[in-house]
Amino acid sequence: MIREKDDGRKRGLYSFGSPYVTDTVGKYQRELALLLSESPLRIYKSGEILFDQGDIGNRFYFIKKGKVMATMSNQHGAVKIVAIHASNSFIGDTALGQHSHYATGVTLQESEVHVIENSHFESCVKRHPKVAFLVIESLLRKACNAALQLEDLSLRNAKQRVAHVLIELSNEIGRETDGGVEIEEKMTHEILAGLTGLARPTLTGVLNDLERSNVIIKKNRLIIIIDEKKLSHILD
DNA sequence: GCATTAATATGAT
DNA sequence: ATCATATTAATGC
Repeated sequence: MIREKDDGRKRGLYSFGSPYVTDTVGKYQRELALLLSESPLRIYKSGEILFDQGDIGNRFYFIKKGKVMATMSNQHGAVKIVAIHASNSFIGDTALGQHSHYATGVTLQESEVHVIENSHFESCVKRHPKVAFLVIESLLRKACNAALQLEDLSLRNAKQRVAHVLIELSNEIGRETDGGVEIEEKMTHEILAGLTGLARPTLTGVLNDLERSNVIIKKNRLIIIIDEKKLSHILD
């Protein structure tokens, strides 16, 4: 079986993005200001729903402060977390046009969110075409996130999924310390299980296993990666 | 190998 | 003290 490409890079380690999204604005700060100028800011309490899976979207959202997750669930109450969006990212934008939302948007904490009407977005783009690129950037992130998770869910086992999400999190919100790379957000096992599509006890078991083999250290709800090599090795 | 369920333990407020 | 979260064990697919 072919494991490496001609240039030696590993397969399956495409690394644009993570299910934890911190910022997709980048160089489009001016365009963001134009888009938000007529988009009211709303405060949502923790656990509030911005939009529901299946609803037709007439508006999308920009998270100024706080956290909003996208979840998919079935009739039996099983829940998959598609992504967690932090400050400076859009959510609900995949329903632009006449499409319905493929996920539900729920706040994880009290959040300040700009509500952007699709009609406003369209007229804004007509006046300032570059505004489209701002949103395209966000949509790209979602496309890549979906592809990465497709790979995880179809091709990887529990341990590999956990290793992968830890690598993604360390790329997105990791901080180098003397002890290793610390993931700078507290994550409950429930959230990590939701992100990896695993049952919570399974997730707990894998994390404990990784700690026993000196790959990570757990501190209340923080995770420090002390052996990045071993962690990425789990994926090959 | 992993999900589900339940029982128990630990931690946060 | 109470509620949320984490761990561990038992069982089944």
